[in-house]
Amino acid sequence: MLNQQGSFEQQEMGFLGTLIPPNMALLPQLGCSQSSSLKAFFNDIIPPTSSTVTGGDATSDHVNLMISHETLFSSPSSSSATLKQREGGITSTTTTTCDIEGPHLLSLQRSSANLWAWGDVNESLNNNKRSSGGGGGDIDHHHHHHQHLGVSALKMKKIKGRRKVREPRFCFKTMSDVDVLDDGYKWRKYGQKVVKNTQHPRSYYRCTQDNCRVKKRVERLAEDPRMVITSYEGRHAHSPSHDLDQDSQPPSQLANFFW
DNA sequence: CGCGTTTGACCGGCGC
DNA sequence: GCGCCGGTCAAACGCG
Repeated sequence: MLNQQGSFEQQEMGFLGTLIPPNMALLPQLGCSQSSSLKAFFNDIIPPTSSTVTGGDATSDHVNLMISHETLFSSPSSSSATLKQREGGITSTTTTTCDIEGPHLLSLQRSSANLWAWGDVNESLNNNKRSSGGGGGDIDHHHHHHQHLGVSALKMKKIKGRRKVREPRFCFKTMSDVDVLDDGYKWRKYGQKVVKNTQHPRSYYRCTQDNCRVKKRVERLAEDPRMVITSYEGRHAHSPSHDLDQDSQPPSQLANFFW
């Protein structure tokens, strides 16, 4: 709703904070195998900020949203959701608990840093935690190892004479047997790479829609192959083409913010 | 044939 | 500058 970047950031933070807990009922399906609810989940979570970031300048029009799923199988009857927000030097943490059956999504994080590799995410979180001191240290990303990547893709945007634009990115971690979760969009695989010090390859996907350059990558976490890291870059310039079953609600434009 | 995947080549950034 | 490494290209291939 707000066009100014500073205000936009603030607005979004508040939104996430209040929205997560009610939606936790959707989360169990997120981690288990085929989750067609993935899209619905994000439709609810994504801030209704409509346009906002259009053509905004390089640094601030990109957002990371990270969802970790580590305690998926840990607590069967109740779980706590931790929302940790970070902006600049400020870190705020919100923890909520609720009761549902089945596995849960535990933490959802959003960062303004340029992160989309999971290793970078953890690294940044640690750095930030270290500098800002206190705060709830309840999210223990036990292992973070160094991976200096994720920045490279940005820089090649400026060639072709185009303005350097940072596409919005976010990634999340799920416990899943299936590598590629169904998010409602059609993807075409355009590459696969073995990453150093990992046994599982990383796959690169692009949205099949014309004039839509959204990319997606999927990989398994080296430390725990049960985990799948899904990363998105860019915003879709269209609605999900997968199916036209808009029984519940048409995905408003807010969905385009991330997808 | 149309469309998606596979897979090695290629490219650009970065560290040494 | 060279070699490593991650991201992308594209020709070959597979499948309906």
